[in-house]
Amino acid sequence: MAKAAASRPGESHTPTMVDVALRAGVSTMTVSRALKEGSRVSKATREKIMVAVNDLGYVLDQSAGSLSSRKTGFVAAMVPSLNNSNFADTARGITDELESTGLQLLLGYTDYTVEKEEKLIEAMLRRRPEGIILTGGAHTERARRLLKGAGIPVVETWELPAKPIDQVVGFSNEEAMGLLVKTLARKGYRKFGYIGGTTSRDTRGSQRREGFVRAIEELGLPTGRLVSFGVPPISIEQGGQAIVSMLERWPDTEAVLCVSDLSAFGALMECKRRGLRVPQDIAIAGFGDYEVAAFCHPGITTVNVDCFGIGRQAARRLIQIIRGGEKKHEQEIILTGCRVVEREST
Amino acid sequence: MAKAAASRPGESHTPTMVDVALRAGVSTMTVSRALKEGSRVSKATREKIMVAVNDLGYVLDQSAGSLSSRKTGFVAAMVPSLNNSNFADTARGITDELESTGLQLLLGYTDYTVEKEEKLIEAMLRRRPEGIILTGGAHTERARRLLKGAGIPVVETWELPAKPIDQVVGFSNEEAMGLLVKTLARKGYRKFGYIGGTTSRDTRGSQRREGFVRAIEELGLPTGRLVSFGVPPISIEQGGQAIVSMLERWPDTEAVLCVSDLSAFGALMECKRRGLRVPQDIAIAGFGDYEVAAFCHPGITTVNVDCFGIGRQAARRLIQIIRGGEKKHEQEIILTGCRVVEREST
DNA sequence: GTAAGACATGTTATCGATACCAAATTAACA
DNA sequence: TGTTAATTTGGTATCGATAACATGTCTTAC
Repeated sequence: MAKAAASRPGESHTPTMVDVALRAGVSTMTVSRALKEGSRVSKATREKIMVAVNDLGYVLDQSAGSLSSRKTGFVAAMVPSLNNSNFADTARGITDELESTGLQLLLGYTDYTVEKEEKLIEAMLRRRPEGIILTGGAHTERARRLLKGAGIPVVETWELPAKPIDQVVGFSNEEAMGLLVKTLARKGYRKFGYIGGTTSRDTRGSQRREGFVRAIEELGLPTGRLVSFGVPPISIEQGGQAIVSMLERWPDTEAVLCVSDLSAFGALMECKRRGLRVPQDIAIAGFGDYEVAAFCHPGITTVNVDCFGIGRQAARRLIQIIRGGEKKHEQEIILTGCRVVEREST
Repeated sequence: MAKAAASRPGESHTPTMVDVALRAGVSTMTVSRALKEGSRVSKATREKIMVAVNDLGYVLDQSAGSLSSRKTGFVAAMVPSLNNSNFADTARGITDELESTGLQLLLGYTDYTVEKEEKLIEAMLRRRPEGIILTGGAHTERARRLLKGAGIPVVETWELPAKPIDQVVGFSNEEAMGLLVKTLARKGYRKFGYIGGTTSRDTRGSQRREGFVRAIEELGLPTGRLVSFGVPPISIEQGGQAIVSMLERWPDTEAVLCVSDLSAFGALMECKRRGLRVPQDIAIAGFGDYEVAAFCHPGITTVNVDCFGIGRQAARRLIQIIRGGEKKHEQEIILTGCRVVEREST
């Protein structure tokens, strides 16, 4: 009690719980309880404490709190890029779902590399998150070890990894792209081209490409019309460049599918610039259902992915495990929907 | 020493520094030093410790560390929306700049409302960030109080607030839009229309609108052609709707300026859909220099803003103050550049 | 009227690291 | 070789909160 961190006059120090307790004439424990909802503190006491809190401008120090309660209230999430509205939507889904729970998001971006992801994971684990959400299933060996060792639930999203670490919330990029091929084949297109890299940096992109190749083979259509471009992030510009080389090498291509709406849009605009009519001269489709695909002219046929839902569900599953206190939780694989959206570009 | 949190066999607990110290045969203090670069520990000892760290899969607990060092290593930043590539670029600028310093970003989005911003600020302050970056100069009274009380440097970005809290990194949205008007007026356009809301939620948008109105008046051009749309976030779709009502009410409008490239793009596509030629029948310009503006057809004239640079400089200024240990730092107002980019749409 | 339970509050001992200072070891130099 | 300076290491207290347990007060029921 002699402790009394009470401010020596003149010295401005950020108030602690002791200051509040002193001012309200109660113990710090009571202050702690008053500030945590769901604890029983008498109405009168709580009011007294709140007055003191406001007078002092006290703000709870969660770093300290989480040390003793052994709960940090953090959830970590990693996306390849912030600057991609698909992943931004996922991040938003996560935040929205966490908000009500009082959990806070530690967001990082990996720049599409597993090396940066590994570093990020390590940095985040130092903050002792209660759960972690990753994009995709490609990680370094060390990252896997770190995650296992952390003893917290892990959710991989946006894909269906062959060897999941723990929880999964995603869909098959391969199947989704296959579905798009089949939808367009049904409309009569036969000579399909594909635009999108093979780089290991964008595993979802590679999976889509595989899905394309497989579907083409299954349907017995002409194969081999593949154009790839540089490293992620996928840009509109790359799409424009890629369609040029596609048309140079295979001028009779009837329909071009792109790894992303962004490249599809770039391709579309380049076609317009060259006076090609879409879809009469060439059909174009994308992936991801970005806003630009819906409102450009002509609208771009694409695959809609429930980006926001992926975030929500990933967070929800984490919360279940964290708050449910399942000691040894079961692995669960949650499939999120995706569907072809046909527009004027095909 | 009897403390020895050393694991009872069979029980798996996340290892602490004590475990590492025991295993390496040194004190925790030495382990602490070995893990912090720039501390003097003999090469042999450090190696011994690193072996122990790897064997145990130990990861430093920064929550605990920051409690005793009174440095959390956090910087908080708030943007209106994650799903906007301008702000995403700013966030990236911040992260990139922080990375080398070992500071970690706590990122939140306010959904363009000061109320949500206030809540977020409070939540973030509980984590005791060492500095905080905000978008814009509009905040609730309580938010201002909280920030003052926190005793940490604050940077407001993307605007030049009339009453800055502390540091500022931004530009005049009003002037920037005025510049755009003047550039187009010089090309001969006379009947200007403006698309963009007046809502208090998007203060930058309102400032741009004011800049438009003022410039039109200064030039003695026909006034009053203003169309606003719903609440932020600004979308492509809104732009398409807005141009429709613009053309209905003022069919002879020669050039339409939009609060953002997104609405400009929506407007442009709607014009194409209706068979209007841009810029012959109507000219369109935007703001922000999004990728879509550069690569759509026709390219959209716009104002380029150094989004990434805003983030970098805001973070850099914070680091200066935090690491420099300036007790009472001076206010500094850093102007970031912006410039008109003329393309085919005007 | 009293025992038993419900509720409100206080006490004490941590949580896992680092600051600060003291002790021990090694290197440096006359 | 002896003495001082430089470098490495260790011990202890503490950061600011909360868990767990103890205590005290007030109901309620018989």
